[in-house]
Amino acid sequence: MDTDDEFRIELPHRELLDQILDKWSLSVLNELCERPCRFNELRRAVPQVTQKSLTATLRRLERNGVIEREVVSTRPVAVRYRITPLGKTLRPPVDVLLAWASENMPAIARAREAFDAQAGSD
Amino acid sequence: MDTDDEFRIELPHRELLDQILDKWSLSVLNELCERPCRFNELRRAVPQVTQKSLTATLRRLERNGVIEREVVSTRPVAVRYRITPLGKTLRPPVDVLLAWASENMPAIARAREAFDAQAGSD
DNA sequence: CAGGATCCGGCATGATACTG
DNA sequence: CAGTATCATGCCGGATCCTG
Repeated sequence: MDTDDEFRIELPHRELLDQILDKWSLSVLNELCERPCRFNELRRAVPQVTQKSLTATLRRLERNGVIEREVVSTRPVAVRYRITPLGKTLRPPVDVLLAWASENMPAIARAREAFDAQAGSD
Repeated sequence: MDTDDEFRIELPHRELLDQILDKWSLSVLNELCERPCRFNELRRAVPQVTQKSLTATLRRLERNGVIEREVVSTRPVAVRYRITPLGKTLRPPVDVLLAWASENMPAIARAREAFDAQAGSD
């Protein structure tokens, strides 16, 4: 029973996951889930991210509606990022995934060692 | 132990997610969840992936223990990939995530439109 | 059939300098 | 403080050719 008539242009979720689960998004969302943050607060919270990448990440997350950007017109200007209701709903699925990662980290580590050992003895 | 150290080397899960949730992994895992596949079967199932990327993806997934590679020494040689028990445990978390994606796709689409419209009026 | 090896282009990422 | 602009680059992914 071959149903090869199904058009499969790669999962539509793929693009979405790329936007929300990319390199720095989880760290940023993790911070913003606890409290609203300013730009440089986030930089300090995630020291490895460069300013450029952080800007890109924030823009992307904002565009997808999971975080909000609020500009406070004080003297030098202040920007506060906070998570949106939509962004909060992202937490449980991500936690499930991270739970899986934590739980299976040892098994995966073992698998890697076995694989690398076998590859090395070749 | 001081807390001022920059010991905060990004989430340990980050690297794991990169390996398992990368561009083609979900499509491949999705196929292998249904049935074991040979190399070119997978190529047909995921037409967009190149041979190189597919090889890399399979290697990576195999190294992390979520799929298995079985070489059948027939004449031209046959290789069968199948999902492992560990790989099967990955399904629920991924499904939860994809469910979230499906459920919130409309909201995200709206957020994007709003964002783009505002950006366009600049 | 199932890959390995190689070349190459694009984009993501990083470092640096500058601005409102 | 919160970015933008620019340049350099590294790596991913695609295309092509070759092998057991």
